This record gives sequence, structure tokens and C-alpha cells, in this order.
Amino acid sequence: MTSLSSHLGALDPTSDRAVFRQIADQLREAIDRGRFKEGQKLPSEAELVEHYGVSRMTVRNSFSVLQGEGLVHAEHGKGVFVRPRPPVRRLASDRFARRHREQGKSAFIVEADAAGSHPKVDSLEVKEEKATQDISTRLGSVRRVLARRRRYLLDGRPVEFATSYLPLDIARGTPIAEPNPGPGGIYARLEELGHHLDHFEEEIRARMPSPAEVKTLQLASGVPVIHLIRTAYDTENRAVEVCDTVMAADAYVLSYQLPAT
Amino acid sequence: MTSLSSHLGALDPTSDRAVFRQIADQLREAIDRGRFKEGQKLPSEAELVEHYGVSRMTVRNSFSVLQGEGLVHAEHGKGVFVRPRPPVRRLASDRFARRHREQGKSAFIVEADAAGSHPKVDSLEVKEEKATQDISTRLGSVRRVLARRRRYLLDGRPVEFATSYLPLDIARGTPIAEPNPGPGGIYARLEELGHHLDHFEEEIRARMPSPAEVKTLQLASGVPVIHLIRTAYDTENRAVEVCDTVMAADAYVLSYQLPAT
DNA sequence: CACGCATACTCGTATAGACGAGTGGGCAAG
DNA sequence: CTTGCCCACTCGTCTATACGAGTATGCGTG
Repeated sequence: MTSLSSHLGALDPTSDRAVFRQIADQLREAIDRGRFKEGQKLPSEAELVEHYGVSRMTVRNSFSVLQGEGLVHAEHGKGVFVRPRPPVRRLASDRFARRHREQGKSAFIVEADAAGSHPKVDSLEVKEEKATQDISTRLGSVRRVLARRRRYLLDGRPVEFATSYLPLDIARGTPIAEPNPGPGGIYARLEELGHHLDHFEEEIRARMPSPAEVKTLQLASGVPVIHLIRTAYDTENRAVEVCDTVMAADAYVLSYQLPAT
Repeated sequence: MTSLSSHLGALDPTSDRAVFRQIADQLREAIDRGRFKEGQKLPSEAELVEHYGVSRMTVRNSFSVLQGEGLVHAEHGKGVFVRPRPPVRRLASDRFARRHREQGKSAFIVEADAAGSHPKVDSLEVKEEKATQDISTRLGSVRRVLARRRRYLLDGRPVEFATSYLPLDIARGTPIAEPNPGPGGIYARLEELGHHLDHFEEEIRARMPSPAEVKTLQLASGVPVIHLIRTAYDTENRAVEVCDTVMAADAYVLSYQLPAT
């Protein structure tokens, strides 16, 4: 009677449920019940092979099910672990209100500092480029745009990758085209330039990440991304900026406040 | 020279990239380039085994990578197909505005009809039950609640599963406790009962579905869910309803309009 | 023509074995 | 004691094989 028996039961050979699914079910239930806690190591493949009397590929198949669900992750040479739920970043719908634009630091830095995290922004890239069909449509048929790319990290972990697109006639030759646009970010600069912001429109999708996104955000398998596309409109109802953001879904909760009118 | 060669290249034995990843890469690229179109069948496992000269498990491993990315799905006895992007349902942030509450039919039915789809609502369940810790907190420490559960289908496909929770002192004995609450839905009834709605708060998360959610929403592998929790507040700032919604992420785009003030 | 069956092709499940590579601990040499 | 190597244990990759089960097609029988 190994210690595994206390957490995991036996297989039901009469069940028509596949063996690897039964094993995955038992592991999932043990995790849900807290028998295996966050960050804790699950039994090794070899141990499960012995416990259940199945082949190694069957056990690996079970693990791959749980990986796909985002419940566990494997580390080469170490073991398979219950995936810890990282602290989430809450994005409130008023995060672009003017009153948050006073300070010199970016909203991301200020907010993360307040939450006791160590924020960082890297892979800054600012360049002019051809607009994609989608961006062009959103900005009102512009051909070329200024693209500002940056990646946000929290405590060393990349959590978000964002690109802002602005029409060249607005951004060229202004602080917006500088790597550091100054206090209050590009929205403060836009208003200084006479483009008074009226409202934002945000589109939200969720999907599995592309291989490139997995790399950039160092995503574990089984973690989707939230894809947010924000368009900023000025008081003349002209789209002055489109911000395309891809976030690690396990690190974010988006929050919106809506009037009931 | 089989027809596969026109779409798929050869393996690079000198690469340190795993063979199954190289195969997945080639298939992914062929799909991205449109060489395999939506709904189209990919080469069978046996064909790829022959084309690449690898074992069947290696080919299956490639397919499982693409399945995890939500790019393809397998059908037993038929083949592996490029997963079609279903038509998405766009949820606008003004979808609960009073002006949309006039008609007799539910917002879901009206909207889907307008889009030319065939909507359906099923698995209606209305019952009193004990509030979970989370729901109780959101509703302001209530012990028991009225729960209204329903599932939404579009053209026969389940796309959304929602549960509304209301405090018993508000809902008991009212049309809200009936399976069909009448024109304008429960928000119209709440206002008739004197609970004038002031604003909503929506929390959005994305994650991989639980096995139960996979079953209820008939989700293909590699499709995340959007988890939306909406709280409705009346003019006295009391939470009068919490609606917990799980949506198939490939069927939805959420859209929010935000003031820039 | 209609039905039913055989068959071939598809993916699903499972076994057994082999070697590679990352990790960490213990032991021996310096 | 410190350094460095070896070894045991971990997961990663790949092969070869077997049988099961769902699907589609064609052919022969009635």
C-alpha cells in the first residue's frame, strides 16, 4: 500500500471510459480537493505506471490531458507540478480616466508598485510601418502608421504585449514618436496636441496563443490569451489610436463599470 | 512525388527541433497560408507517416499540438480537419440599456434573429438554493438565493451557459421566480418591483474549460471559455443580481464603450 | 431498386522498449 | 573542505505493434 493509494484509487476495468481518462480524472479530483496543492509535485510517471499497472505512454497521456486544461505543468528533469495561480492584475474600466494621467510614471508602473509587485517594461520599439488592413480600417483608411510596441513584466514574468498604432499625421515629429513619451503617456500627449479624447472602444476576444505569443509571454501550455483591441476617439469622433494588446489570461481580470441607462 | 509534397516539405534531421514539432510547424504554416482551408481535411495519419517516414505516434503527437492550439479537430473515422471559425456573437456594452428592454422576446432571441441565426434557449432551471461564498459576498451576505440557469444555442450549437442569482427577499413570489419572467426579462421585472437599476459591474476572465463545461458547451479541444460575472446595482447601490456566464470563446467578441473622462 | 453486409480507411487506445537530456545528490579525489 | 564526476531519477522523443471503433463505399443479394 503505497502513499499514492491515499490520494488515488483504482481503475474500473468495466468502465468504457478510457484508462488514461480515468487516471486524469483521479488526478484532477485530487488536485481539486487540495490533496495536491499549488506548486506541489505530482507522483512521477514511473510511480503512476507502477500504481496503476499501465504503460508509461498511458500515464503521459493522462498528464497531457491535464496540461491541456492548464491544471499542471511538467518540468524536464524535475517532475510534474500543480500549476500555481499567479496573482492576477485587475484592469478597471476607468484606468484611462484623466485623473490617473497626472503622475509621471506609466499607469502600469504606478499600479503594480501599489500592489507590491516589481513591474518592468521592455522590448520597446517605436517605428513607422505599413498599416495592416484591420488597423487601417479602424483608424479610418490610413496607409502608414507609427507603431509603439512594448512588453510588460510583473516580478520578472511577462504578462502582456501591446502595440499602439497612430496615424502618422498625428504622431510624426511629436513626443509620441519618442521611446518615452513623457508623463501621462501618449494619451496625455494627444490631448496636448489638441486631440481631446472623447471615448474608447474595447473589443475583447479569448483564444489559444500562437507559438510566437507562447514565446513572448512565456506561456505554459493550457493558458489562453485575452486579446484586447482598444480604439481611442477624439471629440470629433476621429480614431486617433488603436492599441492591440495580448495578455496572459491567467494573470488578468478585466473589470468594467456600465451605466444602466 | 505525392500531392503532399506540394504543401509540406521535408524534415531537417540536423535541427534540434523535435520531429513532431517540425511536422506541426509545417502543417500550421500550410493552414496559415490557406493551403488547407477551413473545414478541409488534413492528410491522414497514414499519409503523413509515409510522407515523413516517421512512426504513427509521432504524427499523432503533431496533431495533438495543433489541437491544443485550437487549429484543428479530429473526427473519429473521418479524419483531421481545419477547425472552422464559427460566426461570432458580438456583445455590446449597451446590451442592457432600457431601450433594448421594450420588446417581448429576450435580448438573445431578438439579436440572433436579426443576425439570421436560429437561436434557442434550453435547460431552464429556476430554483432556490444556498449561495456560494462568492455569490453571497457579491450580493451582500445573503444566505439563500434564487438561481435561474439557462443555456443558449445558436443554430443548434451551445454557445453560452448562464446562471442568475437574486436575493430571495427580492425575487420570491414574483414573476422573476417563474420560468418565463415576461417581456424585457428579469431586469424589466426588477424595475417594476421598485429596484431601479443604476449600473452594472462586469468581471471578465478567460481560461480553459472544466470537463463539465466541455460537455455542456460541446467544446472542441483548444477552445477556451470567457467567464463573465455581472453584478447589477440599484440606485441605492444595493447588488440586486449576479449573473455568472460561461461562453465558448470562439463564438464571442465582447465590446465595451468607455467614456474618456 | 433497396437493403444489408463486407471491406477499407479513418482515428482512438494501449503496450513495450529504447535512447536522450535536464536535475540533483552523493561520493571520491584533490 | 571544495571540486568535479558519476549516478539515479525525472520528463522528452521516437519506434513498432496491436487491436478497437466509427465512417463511408461499393457490391451482391433479395
